[in-house]
Amino acid sequence: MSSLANTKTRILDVAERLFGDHGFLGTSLRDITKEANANIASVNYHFGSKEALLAAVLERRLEPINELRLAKLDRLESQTEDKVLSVEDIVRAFLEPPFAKRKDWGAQGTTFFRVLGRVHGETSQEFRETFMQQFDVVLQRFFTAFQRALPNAPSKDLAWRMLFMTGSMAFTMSWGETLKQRDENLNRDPSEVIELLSAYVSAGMSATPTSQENPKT
Amino acid sequence: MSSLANTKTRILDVAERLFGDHGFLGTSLRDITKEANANIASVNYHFGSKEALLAAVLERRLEPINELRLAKLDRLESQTEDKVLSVEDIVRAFLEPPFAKRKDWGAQGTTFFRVLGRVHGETSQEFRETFMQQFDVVLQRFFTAFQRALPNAPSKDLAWRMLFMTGSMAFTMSWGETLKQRDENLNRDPSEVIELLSAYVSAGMSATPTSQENPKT
DNA sequence: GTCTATATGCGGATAGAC
DNA sequence: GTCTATCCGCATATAGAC
Repeated sequence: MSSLANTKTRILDVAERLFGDHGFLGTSLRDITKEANANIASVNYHFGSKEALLAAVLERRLEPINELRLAKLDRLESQTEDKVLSVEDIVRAFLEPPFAKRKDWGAQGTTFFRVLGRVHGETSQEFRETFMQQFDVVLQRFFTAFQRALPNAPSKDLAWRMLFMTGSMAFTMSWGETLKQRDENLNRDPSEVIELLSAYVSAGMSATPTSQENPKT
Repeated sequence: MSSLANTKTRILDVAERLFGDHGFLGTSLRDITKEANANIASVNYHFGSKEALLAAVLERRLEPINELRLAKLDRLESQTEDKVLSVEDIVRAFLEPPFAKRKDWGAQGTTFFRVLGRVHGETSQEFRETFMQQFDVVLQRFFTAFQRALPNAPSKDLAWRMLFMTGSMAFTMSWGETLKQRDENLNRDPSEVIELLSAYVSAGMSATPTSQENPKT
């Protein structure tokens, strides 16, 4: 439990929850330290600043997710001779890790994805630059895998489709919980949702290219 | 130009831009009134509160977008006998209006969509409830249209796919501009993007259902 | 409708004792 | 590592003159 962990971890846990519920700017260090039973000065002692605390909250969860994505892709590619995978395998290697980790992490995991959905709106341009660098390696690896799987799709199509894929996933993770309460049809088990999402994204990624072009430009 | 319009409109324009650039909580009324050449007290005089100002910013753009969506759907349905449309027609009726309006509105329009992407993270639960009610009629009409076009897809599949569709669109509109600067492949004209997005979403919406079920449950 | 002045409170960060 | 006390600035909102 949170209350038994050390101060640094308690701050991380509480910050994650409050950032998820009220946003980064909507949460004060006083709110966080009060709930974490920590002193107001401890955030600066342990993390340096409020923004650095947010970075720590993000990194703690994103690192294992991206590691798992790359591990799955490595494993799939090692099982083939030419590294040509099916679109659905690639899509699942990208989409399943966040869902799997969220399940591992329980309620804290659910909150984390609401934090993620808010990064764009509430942080400085420099912060977002640093933040996105965490994804550069992952996106590059998956881009290459998609290029091999869809040799007839122009690079620009693939790049945009990866953005659409990320959007479907991110929106699902940040709005999904909120919207479940408004629509009976959305009230499903997470294991069903990942199936629905994988089917949708795989079909979208495999759509007929909008134009013909050498994919290796 | 903004500088020639009346105070109320100038405040709306500046608020839209600053909310888009720095977020709702990251923008102060002082920032807004300073740039709009208006007095700090004028926001409360014209709108009542900061949150009411945000609501006005959102409504000014969302109303014509949703009106256009419904008009396109009406028009398509009036051209058929049984109101059964193609998936791509429905998808385009949903996706094209925001892109078309953004084009009409120029730079102000581009900013607006960044505001939209931030609503979830920076407002109260009650505010979001009211906000989402603006979409209830639209989503219900499009849901019915998709049910007719895809009679074999279970209702739960369609509801989630509409969420995925909205996610692809919302993510594209809020992150697209930022990411264009980081990846050459993403640097495309908006008219190309809507084509790429429509193709992707249409394929996703038409994906093979994950299970068989009576769609009219 | 627009202005100045002000009420009132919360924000992040830090100094320095323990 | 943790605490108290405090610095200093900015926030929204409003009262009341013009």
